[in-house]
Amino acid sequence: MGKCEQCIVREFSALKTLTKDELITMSNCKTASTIKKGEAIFMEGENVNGVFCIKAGVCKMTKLSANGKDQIVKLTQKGELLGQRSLISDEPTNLSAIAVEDMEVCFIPKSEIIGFFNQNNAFSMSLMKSVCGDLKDADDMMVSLAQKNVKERLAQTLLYLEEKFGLLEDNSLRLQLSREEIASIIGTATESCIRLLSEFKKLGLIELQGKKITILDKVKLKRIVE
Amino acid sequence: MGKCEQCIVREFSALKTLTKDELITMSNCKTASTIKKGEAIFMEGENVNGVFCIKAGVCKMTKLSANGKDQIVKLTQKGELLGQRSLISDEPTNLSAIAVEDMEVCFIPKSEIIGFFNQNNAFSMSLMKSVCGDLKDADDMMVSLAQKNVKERLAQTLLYLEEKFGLLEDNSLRLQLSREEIASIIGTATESCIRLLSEFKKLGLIELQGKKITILDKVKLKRIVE
DNA sequence: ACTTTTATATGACAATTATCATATAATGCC
DNA sequence: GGCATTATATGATAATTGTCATATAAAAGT
Repeated sequence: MGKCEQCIVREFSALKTLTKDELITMSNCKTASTIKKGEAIFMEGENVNGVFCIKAGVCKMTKLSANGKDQIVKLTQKGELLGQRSLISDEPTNLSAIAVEDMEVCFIPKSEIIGFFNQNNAFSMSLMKSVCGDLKDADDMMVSLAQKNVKERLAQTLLYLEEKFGLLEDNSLRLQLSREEIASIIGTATESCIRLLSEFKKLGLIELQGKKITILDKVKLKRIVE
Repeated sequence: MGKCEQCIVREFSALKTLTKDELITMSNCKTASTIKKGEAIFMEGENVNGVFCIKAGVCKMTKLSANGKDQIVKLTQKGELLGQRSLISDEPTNLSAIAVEDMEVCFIPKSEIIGFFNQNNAFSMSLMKSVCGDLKDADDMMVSLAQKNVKERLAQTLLYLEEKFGLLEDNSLRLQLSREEIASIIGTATESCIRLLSEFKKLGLIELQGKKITILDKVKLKRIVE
């Protein structure tokens, strides 16, 4: 099994502040696993009892609404940790984590993380900063959902997907989501999402080929977002 | 000036985990002040350089949207701390804090809080739990904004205002907000908010007298929220 | 390869929500 | 107390968005 000391992925999360000794301890208690696209890492309401460190792949953090639809609250990728909030709050998780690509993750038990939190100030501060970053993103998202219309939010989301996940060699968005998933980020009906994508295509802002989306005019998209 | 050791308000925040000595230290460096209704404690983009502990009154945490409207992201009251997130992230604050009632607050400098964070594990854990609670609330809010319609969100907000801030002797909501402020919580136009309040009144769900709102039928309101 | 299922696309229409106009009530100010 | 300003209320209308129906394309299973 891979060793945490040699895993570059940890550099992207609070785990970067762990000492060599702590990394070795962690290596000995972690569990690596593979998650296929569409499978859940954990479901809303479960007790997670640790955190997952994403080594590869992307997952969606969703929450079930009263109307039966899932809302995507966050997309998480390589290097990020899952389940920090519920671990700290000592509660069942409030979100489901579902792979949108094949993933490799490592599970680190709660006792370990709490130990690091109490003995390593750099780690606790770094973990805290990560949660604070999530909170800031959530604030921004709330304002968008409350004040922007669907067209503006779609344009914003396309730009966000490019910024966070980058492009393939053919310049299309690297992360390929279904229309339903895109709709579930911006909080609209799938049909409305499809319709607006078609409109953006007609306006020459994007190109569509199956799940592939290519941004053609970033400037105009930004102008739509305002 | 009042002493933190004797201030009951601290029992409602992470400050409850401070030792007697730490409280005395804090007492000596804090600054108390009074904020009139409508005044800002701090504005989005400012460097706050500490946290505010609310001794009395309620404030709204708002964020300016691109369309020029303010979105209320959170209502904060007695016992809660303001500015924790930006202090930890070491960034200018992303929200404005504006009094919706006359307030009394105490300012505690950043250096003090960071000191407690590093020397007192119970405090750092408690502060972390508080931010995690905010994040969970933000997730819930996002799902509501994305998946519920305005009527459902208004019903939910009225029930929330009763739950968090309670009632006056005459059974009306203790926290009196303007129609514009309520609209700015649920993310809609002021006119739409007013219209739906009138509708709720016609349906016998609430009673309106100026800014006073009295919930008459909690069961039906809950049914609207789903 | 063919069938079944699911995803994407689009039309038609209904429901929701925003905007603008205007009226009235409430509040603050000299 | 009277005037100015602001908040609340409601109508009329337009814009946005959701829902249902249906068609086609793509993917998955046998």
